[in-house]
Amino acid sequence: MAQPENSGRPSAGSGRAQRRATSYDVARLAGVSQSAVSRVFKPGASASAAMRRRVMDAAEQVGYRPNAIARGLITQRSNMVGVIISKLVNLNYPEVLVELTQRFSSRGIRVLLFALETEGDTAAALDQVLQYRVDGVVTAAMLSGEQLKMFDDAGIPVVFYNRAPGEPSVNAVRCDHAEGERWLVGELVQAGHRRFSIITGPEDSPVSTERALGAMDKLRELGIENVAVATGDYGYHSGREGFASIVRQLGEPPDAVIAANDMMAIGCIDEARAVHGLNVPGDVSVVGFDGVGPAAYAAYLLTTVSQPVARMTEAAVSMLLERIEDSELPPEKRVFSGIRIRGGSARLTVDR
Amino acid sequence: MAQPENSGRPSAGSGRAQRRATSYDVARLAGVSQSAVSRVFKPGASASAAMRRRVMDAAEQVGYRPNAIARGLITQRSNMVGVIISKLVNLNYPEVLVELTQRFSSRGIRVLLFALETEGDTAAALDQVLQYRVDGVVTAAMLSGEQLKMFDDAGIPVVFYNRAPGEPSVNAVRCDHAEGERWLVGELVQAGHRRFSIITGPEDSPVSTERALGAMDKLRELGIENVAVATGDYGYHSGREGFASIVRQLGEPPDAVIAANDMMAIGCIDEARAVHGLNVPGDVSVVGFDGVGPAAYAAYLLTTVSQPVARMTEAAVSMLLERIEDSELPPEKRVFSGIRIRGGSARLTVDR
DNA sequence: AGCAAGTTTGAATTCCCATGCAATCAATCG
DNA sequence: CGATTGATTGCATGGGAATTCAAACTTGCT
Repeated sequence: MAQPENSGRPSAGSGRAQRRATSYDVARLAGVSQSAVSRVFKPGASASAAMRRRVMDAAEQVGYRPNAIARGLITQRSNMVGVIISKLVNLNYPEVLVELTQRFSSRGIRVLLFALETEGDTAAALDQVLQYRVDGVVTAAMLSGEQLKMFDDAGIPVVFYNRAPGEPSVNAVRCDHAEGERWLVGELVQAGHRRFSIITGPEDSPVSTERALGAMDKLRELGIENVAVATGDYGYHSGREGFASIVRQLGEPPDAVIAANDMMAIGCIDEARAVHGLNVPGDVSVVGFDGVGPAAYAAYLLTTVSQPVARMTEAAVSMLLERIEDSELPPEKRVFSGIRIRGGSARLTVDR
Repeated sequence: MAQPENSGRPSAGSGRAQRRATSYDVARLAGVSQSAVSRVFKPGASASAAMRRRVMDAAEQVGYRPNAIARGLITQRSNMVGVIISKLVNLNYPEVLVELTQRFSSRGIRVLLFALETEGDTAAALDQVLQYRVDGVVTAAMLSGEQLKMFDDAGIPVVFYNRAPGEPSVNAVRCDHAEGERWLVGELVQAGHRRFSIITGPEDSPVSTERALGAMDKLRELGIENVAVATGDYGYHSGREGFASIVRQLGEPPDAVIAANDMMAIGCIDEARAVHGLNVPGDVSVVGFDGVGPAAYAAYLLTTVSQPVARMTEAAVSMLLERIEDSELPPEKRVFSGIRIRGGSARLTVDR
């Protein structure tokens, strides 16, 4: 295959930005109309085999690729979806983002990523999301009613990922955090734990709130009051500090610590062992939530509830794509039960 | 502010996709030309204060936002960059992706994310990257010379992140893995370790190769031969299996294990402690690489080399943006030394 | 007041592709 | 063989914003 350095346009050697070949260039080279080129590149459009071949040859020669931007303009479909995450979400769950991206990708949809510093600064990002005319949005950050309305007005479907606002009329995929916590508490109580403590996540995290409420509810149901509470930030260190704070509050170690996520549970275990010389689960039981990688490390083997990430991301992707196809679909919430993991970080009764 | 339900276009209540307001709509409403609207939304363009106000008012009324797609078509700038990662990269280093995104974002650039299943299946993804007319690319996956040429031909600058191909004429940001390994080995040898073993990463990982070679080199320099080698996949479990395999090979535990990353080092420690009843670092020293979160957990406290992610991502972003602005800039490589962390997972001499 | 110089503004054009419509062509049938 | 049907193909248009050019308008100064 010789260098096509004769084809009018110089084939810039290196670095020099040259004009990219357009469908007109290909058409001229192939001796057909521009529409023909467009049709050849549109799957399912009518074009003869001969036509197809000529166009493809010409396209190959000049390295033609349809311009997705121009196509988006005319079709009113960018084939991009916005994915909004916060730093927190990603660190706790790096695979969520990759899974979402791969699943969208395998369906011909590209992901435009928006990473919020905090849950708060959504405004600027949303403006961008709207400017880029994404076909839909998956958000793992909270949106205000007003912001939600902006998307609604623009006809852009939104799916919340583990973040369901009050309004009933939204699409959401989430893990049943409350249910998971209730199970954890039930197991702990059944195994005889009585002095409970909780390390919550950040105050403004809806997930943390749901988990804490779920645990508290179940505790109350089982007649357990006086629960020591510490507030954390989902990070390892706040798990350690949380445990220290609880011991201070109680004047002695608790029977059980319910950490709002695995990372804090791990911090908690390290603190109990390294600083307080306690045996986990002999002296104190610790449970977490999420099922992150380190939860399964031999040093921790957390008793926890794991989020079924694969199924949840798949649900989010298909929910969103359905609603892009058919904007009339009614809102839907899909709630997944967590996977119950009876690890070694908590003393549980043996029978299931 | 009353509902503008009189403004001709019905303000679709909910769900119904309506036509988004265009610059023409705003122009008509404000009684000015479309060009005026365009200018008002372009920072630094000439427009009188009065004009500006009228246009902004009208824009607000109809919820106008410039269409980034259309803008991209005419300006030949999408203001999007492609970021290519593989599943592996992201899981080891979730913050890389978020940091890149935030840094681009703060400079008005959006990130189009491409997640490769393996390092291999780049072809399809690259096609998409080119179709979307991104202004530049950061890749944490390997590209073939041919693929690189495609970007070059298209005038799209590429920055490799921790992945530098043989060709000298590429832009790259990377951590000096070899140097880091040499330091680790040096420390271990100085502290008296003699029977060494290595757990490498996947065969096809250039980073793993560089680390392994760096370590081997230094070992040889210091007169140490007969190094037991196990091949891992960067995952926790392969760290465990790696250690088991090494013990099998040697018939006894090694003095030191050099794991190609932290995750495997952690697996290695767990295996040594839990299965072989060894004391780390008393019986065996383990070192890793990367400086991931769990490396600092009290149960491990890895001796490792931490990648300066913040500086590296910043370097990648600014290198890429510079080259988008000025395509004449010569290729550049920026190599960062890792941060040396003398943790408790290895027995080291005390003096520095 | 008169004019040069600078600033705003609008009309027209451009970016690249998809698609409705009409024209053309090939194939089928009576 | 002519007419009908169906598949291809090309023409022309449109999608939304940026930008060039020239016209209109300000401003400052003599």
